[in-house]
Amino acid sequence: MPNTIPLNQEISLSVIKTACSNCNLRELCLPFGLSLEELERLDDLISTRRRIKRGDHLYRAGEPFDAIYAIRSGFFKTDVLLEDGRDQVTGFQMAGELLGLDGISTEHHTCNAIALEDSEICAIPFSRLESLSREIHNLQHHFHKVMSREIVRDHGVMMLLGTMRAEERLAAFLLNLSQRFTARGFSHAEFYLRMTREEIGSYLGLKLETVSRAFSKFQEEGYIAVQQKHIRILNVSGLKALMNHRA
Amino acid sequence: MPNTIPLNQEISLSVIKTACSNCNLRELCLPFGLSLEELERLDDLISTRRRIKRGDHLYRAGEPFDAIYAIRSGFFKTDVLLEDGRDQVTGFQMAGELLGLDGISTEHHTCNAIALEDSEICAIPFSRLESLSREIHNLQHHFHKVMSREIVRDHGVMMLLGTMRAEERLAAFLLNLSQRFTARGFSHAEFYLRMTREEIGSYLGLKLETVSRAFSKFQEEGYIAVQQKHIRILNVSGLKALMNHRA
DNA sequence: TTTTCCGGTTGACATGGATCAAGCCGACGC
DNA sequence: GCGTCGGCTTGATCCATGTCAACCGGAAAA
Repeated sequence: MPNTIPLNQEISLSVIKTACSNCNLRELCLPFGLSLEELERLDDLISTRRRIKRGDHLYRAGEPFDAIYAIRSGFFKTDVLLEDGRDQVTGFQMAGELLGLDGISTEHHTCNAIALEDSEICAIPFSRLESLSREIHNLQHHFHKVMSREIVRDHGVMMLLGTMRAEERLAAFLLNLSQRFTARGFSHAEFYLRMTREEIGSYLGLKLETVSRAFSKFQEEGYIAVQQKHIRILNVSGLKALMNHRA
Repeated sequence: MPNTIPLNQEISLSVIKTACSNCNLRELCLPFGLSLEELERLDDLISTRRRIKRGDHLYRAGEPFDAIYAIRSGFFKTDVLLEDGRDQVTGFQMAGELLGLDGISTEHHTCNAIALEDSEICAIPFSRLESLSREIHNLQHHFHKVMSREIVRDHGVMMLLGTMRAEERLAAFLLNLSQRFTARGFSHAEFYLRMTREEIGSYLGLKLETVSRAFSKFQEEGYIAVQQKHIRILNVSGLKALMNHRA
């Protein structure tokens, strides 16, 4: 299991009580750049840690918003539904990333967040986060950066959906996953996909058959080895070249 | 000229000095929900008003970020460029909307902002906005809402690019423009497009010919009347129906 | 062990939109 | 007034991806 976050083995009171200050994701997640003392104040704010089983919703579109969620372990997707039944996966989120930022705008969630494997999240009451970030400049600034990063990420997806062809999209997707796994200390070259071909397709604006064919093509070309959801990347620069090739 | 923001005729010192407190966009823009006193503090923060001529850049991808911009009058597009020359319009912005939020994340702008007509913007130094929003809760909260709204908007575009067909995309685009013009007190049924068919196409992930054909089709069906960039919407529900029709 | 089912792969064919190409129209310079 | 040019429209053809369908294989249920 190359990409399962190793949970703390020694379950002690202190582990349960303190949230951020000894979380191994603190360099990726909201606490980034905070001092020890600031970190402890953030700890107080994390009201709940909650387990979400694979397939369960963390929240649904339309529900009132009052907290954002940090993923402590596991893997999620977010999707948006149209009345006519069409849906679009808007993102895949992994440990250290935040969920629920879309809800701030209307005070209701605007998408569904669904666990793709058994996961654990930290709920961060939003009004308390706002109060605390009025006091801790670093927290305020970092939170703004996280929101902005989400906007930039979305622009990347728009670029992908608007101008790239099928194989470029899948290559970009794999490279992005690889890079995010690397940032979490996992192999950049070998990982398990948590989502189905259909979910990948929905995210990339493609049908599952097209995704499947692109995987096969990449394998033929020797860029990757695919075995169901187990992916090994054999030729990173090959994938990268594929993306920039087309004029 | 149905959609030109009427500028204050009496150019007086006070008009030049005070920015937000007598701006007719204050209900749309950043000052939303602030008290008179808070508004005056926000005024102090607006360092510059600047005119941008049609075709000029407000900022370019890669430039250091230090301010966000509120559009006082005019019309902009933002776009992202890939190394291989492909580009994607990521949005069209009109009076009362904010530009530059993408730059917070890396402290560099990640897209280009270009005026599509002679425009006027208010520069809001970001670090000062952060300070002030530590003091004015309403400002902090509203700013968070604005960022979140941008994320939600981007999800809408992803939906559009990922699951809709050409005519649905254009219908969604026209209805969105119409709704935004309405919010600014203009006719919801009649407006001038500030962008070319090519720019619309780039935004919608289509080629300009496809956009043009879709316009013609809508006209044939009696949904709209098109005359170059002058659009009249004749049948709103027809356009709406077009969007939800397909399973 | 056998059956069922779900996710995935692969093939044959259909089609929406891209591409290529010609021509139109209004704005602008000469 | 005339030529040029950019933005737009329209037609003919092409092709990437969608659609439909068959089949496979592993996992869970029987």
